[in-house]
Amino acid sequence: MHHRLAQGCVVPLGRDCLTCETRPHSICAALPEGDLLDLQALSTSVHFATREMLMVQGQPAGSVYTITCGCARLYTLLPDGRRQIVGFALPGDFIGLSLAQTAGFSADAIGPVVACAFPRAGFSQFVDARPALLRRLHEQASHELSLAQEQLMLLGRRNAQERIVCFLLGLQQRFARIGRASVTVPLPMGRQDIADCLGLTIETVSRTLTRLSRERMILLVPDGVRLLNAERLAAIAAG
Amino acid sequence: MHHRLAQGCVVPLGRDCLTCETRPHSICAALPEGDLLDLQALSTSVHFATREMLMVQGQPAGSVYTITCGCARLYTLLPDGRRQIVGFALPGDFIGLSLAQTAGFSADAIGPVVACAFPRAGFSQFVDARPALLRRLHEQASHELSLAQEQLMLLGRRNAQERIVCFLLGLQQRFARIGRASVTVPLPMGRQDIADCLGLTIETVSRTLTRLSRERMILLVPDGVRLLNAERLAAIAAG
DNA sequence: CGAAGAATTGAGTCCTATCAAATGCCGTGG
DNA sequence: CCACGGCATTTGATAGGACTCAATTCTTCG
Repeated sequence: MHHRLAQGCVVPLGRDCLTCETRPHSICAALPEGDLLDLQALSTSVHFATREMLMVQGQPAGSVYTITCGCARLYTLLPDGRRQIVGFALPGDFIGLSLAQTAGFSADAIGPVVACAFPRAGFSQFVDARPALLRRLHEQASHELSLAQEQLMLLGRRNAQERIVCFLLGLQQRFARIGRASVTVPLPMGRQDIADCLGLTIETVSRTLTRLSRERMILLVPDGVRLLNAERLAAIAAG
Repeated sequence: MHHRLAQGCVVPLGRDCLTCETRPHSICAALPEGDLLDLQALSTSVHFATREMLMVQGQPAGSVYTITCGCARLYTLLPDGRRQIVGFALPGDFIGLSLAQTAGFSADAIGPVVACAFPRAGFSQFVDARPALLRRLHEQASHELSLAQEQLMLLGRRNAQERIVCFLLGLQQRFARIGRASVTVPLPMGRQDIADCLGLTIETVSRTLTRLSRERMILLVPDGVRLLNAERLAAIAAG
């Protein structure tokens, strides 16, 4: 376990909230133009290298982030090393919704990540002065809560095949919502990450994917999956 | 599956937010006295009989609730009948944090329940005019989110014994926070409910409880458990 | 007291984990 | 260019924990 505890490298080049491509998918969509510029003044653009930590469970969170590019994994660890990935953050996703001082989970970069960073304290104050943004944060948190509850059903009551299929369809939907709709779903994370997200082992993930592949429901492609039989997949996910 | 779809029976007797015993543990604690009275004007006290539904997954939620007395179970169902309990609501707990029009889960009363009901629309407006309350709701939602993430770890990475022990210790803590601290933890829910919360079967729950009992870590009492060996239990829960 | 539901206990099976090995992938350097 | 090393992934064989099915015991309550 080797944290690179760096804070990423600040890259303040040509950022402009007004023309930001991820804005419509982010919490910033809740802000009028004027406030947007105020928020921009608070923000810095940061790059994270692969495996670099965005935040560490239990430690004070200096910043909150909106992911701009790449994919981060959010996870919790047990003292004995067991890991549960509680989510993957894609472009547009906000990390640090709770605004709590100490982070409830760890987060690191799966590959190179670019994010919009806000100092937590300053952002919190900013929010307090803008109920509309707070409302948006709350809606976002509520949405995450409902996703987490779906995940509880997945982990508590679904078998390996269902978990994998739900995972793939869920990812597809998320990519669709940020304008990357496709039958080919990118899998920026490794098999072990998928396993730790779905409460399985890497072997079971691999076997299940190859079985789905043999049965012509999916096609495994480099760093992704093509969904071949949407109907059957949806039927499996429905339960 | 027989919903009693009734809305509970309204009992407007002698309610008074100012002297409300659950107020310090509820979201109402965020309100100054004046607002509290305004909120009281919105609220009605309702009783729910055992098994009566507070809300139904996917249906418009007419009201949001603060539980005053008793225990409700929140759950989601799969079309084939598999059930996952996503939480138990104890006195002071708020149901409907998301303020969304349609409920993300179903909720029903485990035993007789008394709740403070607010019409959803009116409550939502009320909140919009009071950022401090919104902030409280958001903190509450963030807290629930972090609990849900702990539960993900529990369901994804812990074995049956650990799940049971975490469940018992978690319940104990919750009772403690509402002024009912004790080594004897009430279990208002049945074994099947515990199973559906922990992603186990009723048989596994029963067997695990009796094993813990045989090993003198707990003592099974009617409608509850006495925690005998807090140290060993904590060690198991820590992982 | 007796019936109905809840909980416990028992026996056997299955799904997923575990342990182990082989294969594939990719960047590096000879 | 190709061989090599390291890592990720796949595949195989076996074991184990929780599930399933079934029966018994315990509670509750009319």
